[in-house]
Amino acid sequence: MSGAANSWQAVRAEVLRRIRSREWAPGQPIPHEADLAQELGCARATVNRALREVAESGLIERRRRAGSRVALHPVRRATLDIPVIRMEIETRGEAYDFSLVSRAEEVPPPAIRARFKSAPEARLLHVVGLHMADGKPHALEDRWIDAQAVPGAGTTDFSQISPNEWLVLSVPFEGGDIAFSASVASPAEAEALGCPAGAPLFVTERATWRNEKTLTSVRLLFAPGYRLHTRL
Amino acid sequence: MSGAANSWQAVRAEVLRRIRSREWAPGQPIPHEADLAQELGCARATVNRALREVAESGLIERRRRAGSRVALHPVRRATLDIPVIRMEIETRGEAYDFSLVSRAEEVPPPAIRARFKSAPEARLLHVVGLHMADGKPHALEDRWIDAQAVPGAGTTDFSQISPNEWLVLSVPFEGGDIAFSASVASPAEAEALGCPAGAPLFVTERATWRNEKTLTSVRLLFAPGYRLHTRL
DNA sequence: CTCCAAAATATGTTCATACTTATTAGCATA
DNA sequence: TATGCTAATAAGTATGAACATATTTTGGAG
Repeated sequence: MSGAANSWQAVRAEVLRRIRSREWAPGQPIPHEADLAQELGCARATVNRALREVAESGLIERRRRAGSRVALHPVRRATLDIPVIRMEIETRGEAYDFSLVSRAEEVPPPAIRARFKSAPEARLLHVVGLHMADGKPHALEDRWIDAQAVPGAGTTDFSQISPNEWLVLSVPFEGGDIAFSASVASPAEAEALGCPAGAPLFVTERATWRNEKTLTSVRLLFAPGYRLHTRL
Repeated sequence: MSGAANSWQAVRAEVLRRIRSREWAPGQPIPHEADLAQELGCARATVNRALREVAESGLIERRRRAGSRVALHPVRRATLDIPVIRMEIETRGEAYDFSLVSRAEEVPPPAIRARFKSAPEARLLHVVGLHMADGKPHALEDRWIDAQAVPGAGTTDFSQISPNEWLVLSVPFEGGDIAFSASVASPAEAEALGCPAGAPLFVTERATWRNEKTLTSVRLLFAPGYRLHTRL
């Protein structure tokens, strides 16, 4: 027999083995927790823990009363770590620096206004800055902040600390969304990032909210060559 | 519901509240599981479950004997769903189609050979194809497969099923890595994707392995406008 | 036969308890 | 002072039992 030990990891390993070996085929139901527990010689709670982990990875689907079944179209799930930019750079052993490009209260363009659901003439704090690694441009940060909803934002000048880091440290938030895409450098962006106009830029756009209200929205343009990497 | 005072969700919510309110400040240790259990009137296992979830989200760090502490530099963790391309398109209600561009056994370029750790003269299966949504180009797939390590790959012609889907359905794998970046369309890529040369393309590069051996390596070029989106 | 309520059932959760393991701190030794 | 052993400790895990909850099945009423 394969899974002799009765740890939940061993149960998970055995479950994965059976799925990979097609002993349990895609779309088919797998034995009930109680049966598996008896077969593998452990408690149902142990099987439950193992199956919960497998379900989180997307390989099986579980429903009360209906039981568990091997997912028909396995969705791989990857977890991305999104660190504060300064940490990301310093972890690579490079020197971090941030320079503020502009900071102003402005009436946002329609796309941003829609995201904040703010009034047509309402002003938001608009901060642009450049993150640098070893003196070279790393990422251009273009951020809008609802100063009303973020206490202290209006009185921070962001020349000593990037809004990226200040917000992470100061503003508790409940949720957010993030999108990744590709763009080409406009002349102005190329100038700031020190790359040719038309160069491919990796873009992340993020919004974070609390109490149904958007607190801040940011667009990060990464200098050419940037790669976001993870295991799965 | 998650409202029950002594549910693990309630414990998690309380823990998150204390972190957000700075009652537990970044870098500081939080009470032991046993103490929290007593204070919140639940079992230690319940607290353990809650803290494990919070730790997975990156907000606290846990170490045996040392206890748990609020993370000093909170790393946001986002989970990305990476579906089979056909499913992704059909879920949006669009018609999926795949067309094979080329399929051949070739000696791979050095970058690919390094990834497969294959011998200098060794040949790999090279498959290029185009995924389409509602008749329009969606993504260009450029894939290398170790036909020796993937049974059946050599005899599948991939004109009826994309290598993307075939591999997901047929090949059990243990792990992989994935990277996201930006690129600009070369003339050939622009031709295939029906976009102007120089257009920004979102790129994913993935490798999957089993038993320390790389099974397949793929580069997906997404047509301009593609966005990868998730909650956090 | 259709529709709705009740029973059955598999997963989900909580609990008390016991044991395991990694890590630290303190102490003794070289 | 540096090093290695040992004990203390907090998280990690396992268990059986009980109850909760969602969902399907069944069976009865109309």
